[in-house]
Amino acid sequence: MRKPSKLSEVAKLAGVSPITASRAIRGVGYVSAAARARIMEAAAKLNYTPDMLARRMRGDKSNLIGVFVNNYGSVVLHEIIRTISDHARQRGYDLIIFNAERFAGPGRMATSEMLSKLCDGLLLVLPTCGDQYLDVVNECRFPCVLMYSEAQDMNVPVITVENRIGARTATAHLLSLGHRRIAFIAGTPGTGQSAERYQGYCEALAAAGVEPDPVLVVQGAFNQTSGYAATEQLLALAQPPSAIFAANDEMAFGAMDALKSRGLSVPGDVSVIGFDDIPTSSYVFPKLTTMRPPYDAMSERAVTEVIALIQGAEIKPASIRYGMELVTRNSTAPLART
Amino acid sequence: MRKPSKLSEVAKLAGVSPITASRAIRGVGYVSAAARARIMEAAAKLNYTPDMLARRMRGDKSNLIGVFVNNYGSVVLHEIIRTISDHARQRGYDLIIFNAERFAGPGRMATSEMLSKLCDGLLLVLPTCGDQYLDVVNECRFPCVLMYSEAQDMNVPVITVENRIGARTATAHLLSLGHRRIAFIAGTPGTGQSAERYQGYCEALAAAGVEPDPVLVVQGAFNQTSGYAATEQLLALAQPPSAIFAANDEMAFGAMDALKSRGLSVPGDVSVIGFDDIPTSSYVFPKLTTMRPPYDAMSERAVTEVIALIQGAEIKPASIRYGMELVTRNSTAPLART
DNA sequence: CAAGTACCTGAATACGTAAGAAAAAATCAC
DNA sequence: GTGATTTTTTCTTACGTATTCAGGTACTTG
Repeated sequence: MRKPSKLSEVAKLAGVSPITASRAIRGVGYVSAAARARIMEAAAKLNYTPDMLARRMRGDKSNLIGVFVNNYGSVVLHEIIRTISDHARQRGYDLIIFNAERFAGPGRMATSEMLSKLCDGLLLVLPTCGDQYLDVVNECRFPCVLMYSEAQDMNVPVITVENRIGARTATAHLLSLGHRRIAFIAGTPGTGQSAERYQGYCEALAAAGVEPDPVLVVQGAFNQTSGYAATEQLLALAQPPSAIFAANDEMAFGAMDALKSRGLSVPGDVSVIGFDDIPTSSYVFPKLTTMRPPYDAMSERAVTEVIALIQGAEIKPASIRYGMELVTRNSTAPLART
Repeated sequence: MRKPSKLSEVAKLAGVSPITASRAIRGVGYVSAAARARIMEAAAKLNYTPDMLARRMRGDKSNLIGVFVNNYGSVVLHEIIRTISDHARQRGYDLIIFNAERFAGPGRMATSEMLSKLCDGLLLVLPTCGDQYLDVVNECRFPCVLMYSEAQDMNVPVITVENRIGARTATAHLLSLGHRRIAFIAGTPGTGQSAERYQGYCEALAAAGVEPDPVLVVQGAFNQTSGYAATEQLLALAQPPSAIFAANDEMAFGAMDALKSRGLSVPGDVSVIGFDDIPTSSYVFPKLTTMRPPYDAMSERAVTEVIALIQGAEIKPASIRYGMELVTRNSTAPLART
């Protein structure tokens, strides 16, 4: 049980050449019944398992899809990865998840190079990511699919949500409730996701004829604490907002915390809407109104795309965008007439 | 940019042998300044990166720690993996996460064999797992650390929480609030975690002189829907409980849902306590009282242990158990006098 | 019986890297 | 100028597997 036994040992014990043993174990090609029996017995006795590394080095398939993420801290990833995992498994692939905020050399991503050596294909899930990886992805001669990114002009399929339209829907929801002073808590600067959501917010205001007020737009960083800080900033204004649109749910939680700690009621005094519909959102109090991406459908599509590429399909770079659903819960209410 | 270039190509371009190129790139051994310069230039020109797979096959270190989980769906894993990732990175290791509910052959775990080929060490995080993997782990001649498991007599270090004592504390908390009819929602059958928590529940009742009532112990499966179903079962009793101890937080959420949908108030009518303190627990309404493991300290210890093993330390199988902290929030209250 | 066909096996080679040994070249002491 | 050291480079070998090709045996068929 100490060292893993190799094919040649099995072969020697069975009295055949390694090649014959290889064929017997893989069940391909011609092997006599007698030889096969001896080989299988020897393999069982030696507790043999094939070395995937050696196989992979020969260029064989590993039936592994790599998932590359750059910020494991974000909770959205959990549902994304879970659904990817389900669909991959259904198609006979296992998942390897790789989290890297660290770079090996200047501008190089050795980690991903290494993943590509190991996996048949790669899914890059970079929801809160700028463009630091994108050039590497574009140069990548390897089955690659980008998810939840707003990157333009990519050489690989990009599967993402209609951030702009979703943000417009969210803002329109608040407008339809009578709100006019609507704040926007932006996400991490430099991310396309945040920029697109801000765009949608602006468009909705414009469509409703509401003059945008720059002081109502504050910077966040896609996490809860930044949502809290941003909201405190908003509440310090001479004319605070009656509604807050946070660019993701975690910041919306922070916003609700800040409001409550100031003794304000949600949605009585201030309405709050989020973006992403992470599982926690249906548990917070009040339950968070938010925009929900079709996680399952997107993951299924991503897995389908990457497997197609693995199987040699032509790389047809395309931006595949999914619409979002407004999930109306209890954190938004009509503007109170004062 | 198409195919990754290999060392021999770099060497040829620089006019030296592959071995010399190898040394220059790794910065070890004797290489003349002139040769080094030519080699580095060639490497840059060809966009060369070393093939980790080939290195690893030679038995070199990969600076990778594998994390093996068997149910990615569980939310606890998120915080566990996040803290592991942080500590690993601090020590210069990257993480590869592998989720496998699937077995390759009968009783064999090819996936983990494959991980061991790739990684320097393995962290097995099996909180809601029975003993199906344990024999494999015990036979494993490889740096291995088991986390969140109640497995006994293992040949590897086991890092887990004081499930029994924690459950006793949780139950004692409810008792101290005056509750006597305390229900227990068990976790997935066959898991040591669930068994130990049940034990602690029983011990606390016994210590308080409360006669245990078998109908108050119902089966769950460590997820929300099973908590919901279990609670409905409890509410159908002639004498329903005044407090519920769920063996993890997700089941506690299900319990609170079930109670609310029956028009019962938490904690006014029924107190609920959970176990694990996942992030959502401080957001639900009412905020969940629960038992919190020291995730960060445990992850740090696990990483330290596995790195020690990687560096050749003697394998000292030990059960390292961490105490849990009672986090009192708003889902538990004194028994209402009727 | 020669020739064709199905069945079975093994040798050579390649994947990309690096340790250890050894050889070649330069430097130095006397 | 001979031998001893130091610096630099190369050769051989190994990691574990599988593909291609070629070399067999035995059985059918005209």
